[in-house]
Amino acid sequence: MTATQIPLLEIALPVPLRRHFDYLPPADMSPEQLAQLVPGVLLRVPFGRQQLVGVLVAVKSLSEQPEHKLRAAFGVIDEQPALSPELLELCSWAANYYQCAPGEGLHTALPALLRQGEQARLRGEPVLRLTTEGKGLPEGALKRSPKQAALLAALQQRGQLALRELSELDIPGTIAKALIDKGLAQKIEVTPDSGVQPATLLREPPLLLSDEQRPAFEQIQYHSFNTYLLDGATGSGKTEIYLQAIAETLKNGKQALVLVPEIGLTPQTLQRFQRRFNLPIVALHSGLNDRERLDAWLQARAGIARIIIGTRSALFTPLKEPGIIIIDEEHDGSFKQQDGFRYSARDLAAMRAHRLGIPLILGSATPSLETLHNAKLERYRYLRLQARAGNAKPPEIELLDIRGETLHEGFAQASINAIGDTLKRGNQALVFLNRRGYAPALECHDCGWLASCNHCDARMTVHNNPRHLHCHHCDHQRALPKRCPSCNSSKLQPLGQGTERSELVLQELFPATKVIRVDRDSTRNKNSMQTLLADVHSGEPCILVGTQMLAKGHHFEDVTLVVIIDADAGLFSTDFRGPERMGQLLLQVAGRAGRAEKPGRVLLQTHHTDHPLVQTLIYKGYHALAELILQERQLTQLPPFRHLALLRAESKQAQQAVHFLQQARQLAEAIQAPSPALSYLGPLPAMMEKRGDRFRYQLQFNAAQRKPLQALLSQLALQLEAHPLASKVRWSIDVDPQDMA
DNA sequence: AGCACGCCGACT
DNA sequence: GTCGGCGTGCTC
Repeated sequence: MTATQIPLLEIALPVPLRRHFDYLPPADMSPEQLAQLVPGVLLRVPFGRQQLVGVLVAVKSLSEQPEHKLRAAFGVIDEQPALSPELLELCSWAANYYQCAPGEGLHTALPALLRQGEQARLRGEPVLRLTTEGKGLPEGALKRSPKQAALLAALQQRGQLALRELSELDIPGTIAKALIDKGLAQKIEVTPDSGVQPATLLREPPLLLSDEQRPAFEQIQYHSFNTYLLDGATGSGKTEIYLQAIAETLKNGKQALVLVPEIGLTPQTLQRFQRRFNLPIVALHSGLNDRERLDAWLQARAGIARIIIGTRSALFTPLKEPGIIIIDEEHDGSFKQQDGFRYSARDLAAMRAHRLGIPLILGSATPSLETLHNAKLERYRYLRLQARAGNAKPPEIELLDIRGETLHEGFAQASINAIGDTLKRGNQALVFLNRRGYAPALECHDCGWLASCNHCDARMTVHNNPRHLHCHHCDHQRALPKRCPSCNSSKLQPLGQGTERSELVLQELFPATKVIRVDRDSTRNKNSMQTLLADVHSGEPCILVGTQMLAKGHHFEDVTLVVIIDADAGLFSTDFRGPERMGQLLLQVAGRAGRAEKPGRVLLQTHHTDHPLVQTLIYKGYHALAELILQERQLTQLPPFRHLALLRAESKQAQQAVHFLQQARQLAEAIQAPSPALSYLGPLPAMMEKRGDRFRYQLQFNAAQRKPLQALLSQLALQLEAHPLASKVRWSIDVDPQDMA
């Protein structure tokens, strides 16, 4: 225990330890400067033998630590706090709720460069302006070099041009340099100023809302917190409502934050916003480098950027004048982080919007069951769009019973015929298959041996190009054996269908047609997705084969046929969310067909035409399916009726992980005896027990209320951190897990 | 998480 | 003889 006259600094550090660290102030700091220190300020501190950047969370005079342990911080990086009280509180709350170390929670809200100790200075934009001499030049000067004259004229007309604009206008830098060398222009850095509203907010007029869109749009209130579920099929005009709600927000002088799924931030999406608005838009996508990311962050914080579009982590973008948060495709799994700080950006968005007193719009054609449940309980306002805009009929899904049928490399004859018909009419076909590679297994025809991974409990996938066996779980690769290692037979055959195989088959069946495969392997290189899709958007007849990459974020105007090769996997998945995901994915894929004036057709190959989930989805639609699954969830005591958390542990020695979880369960039961309100299950092996040479187990917590679960987990986590086995196994807590794997 | 210390195997 | 393997322990 230490009590001091001078203030002590309580600091959160980016280490996986569930506590803060106390420091003495930097030696060179005056009492006046010290008095200025506020939470959110970043400091450089000594930590063991290393130097770290930490976030000040409090200034106090009493420490739990003995005096001799306290060291002085090296110094303040910036007196201006990097994190506002709003974000500081949001992150602390989230770290607490999702059971991650406070420092790790806070540091996810900071751009990498700030975490490394860079100052948060807004970079000015390099701009070209005329000098007095340049301004004085008469019209029609510089006759001998028309390009320079054109640039001069543009500058005289517009006052200044950003270098960025020059490249957009295809003016080479040499022309600008010529003007600078002649003393007519100069390059200066200007800090963009915020708050200047252009005369016209909109670059293009908004679309006229339909009779169905209008009442939904009019329910949104902009000056108070509310969560709205905007539920509408593909093509029902959700995006137009987003755009008009954003326009309303901008009109009020506020900023809009838009979150999209990981693969949803396509140039198409971004262009739609840029075409509409005449205000600075910032996109936080994976292509940005650290500096660009920091610039975007700073522009949002300064209020220069008025619309911020990004994936999951963009939720933590600081906003000067927050006005609305929109989450598109709210059911998408990528809003939940799957490692480290396992937060749900969708759920945290509700928290952030609530604290800010602003609206949150959750949009989806296939809302998650959690969200539907909340809408039913009237925690959310339910805005429902039924029809497709522009009178396009929603595609009907036709079931194709393949029981007993001999398939041609996975394809039913009816599917092949339908693809042929589609191509003959000059249209495009899309084949959906959620398995990359050539075939999901390699089997010996004589003895039944299957190629499995040495490091995981999994079959190895056969890849054709390049030819090898590949484990999709640990990335282990090896050569394709020539003979069966078990019986030495040479009759080894690939089993099942992957995208590579389908691509080859289709190319053989339709040699005159372009077959385009889109999956993680074919889009590995930067821009390869754009290149591949350019062909599709040209409108030429072609066949698209792909995994769920195809289903998300892309629109294919000329696709009139969708064939779903294997819908059965989701039906019998071990994960209780399997059927929900299957429904969402099938509808999303189906939604790729039949846009605008071209009617679409969707064929679903299945062995289970009578399965109640399939029947419900096809003949009664997603909402009936959701209702059915919800009833089941209520009976089986699963979310959204109960709250789950997982304590996972993995280790090279199986018993160590199991033992750790057994001890954890004992500790947990000592804190909170099992009861119907809070029950324990496990330790149980994970769905794939061995993965990457580690044995994985989990302990499940199932609670009626969030509060007691959270209280238990907080206490348990602290005890586990001190447990001797904790350093021998890899363990983590997942609150509201998305995948039970 | 890093980072150092520490105690055992195959290499110049 | 040493370079380096990763077990263990600690960080205000």
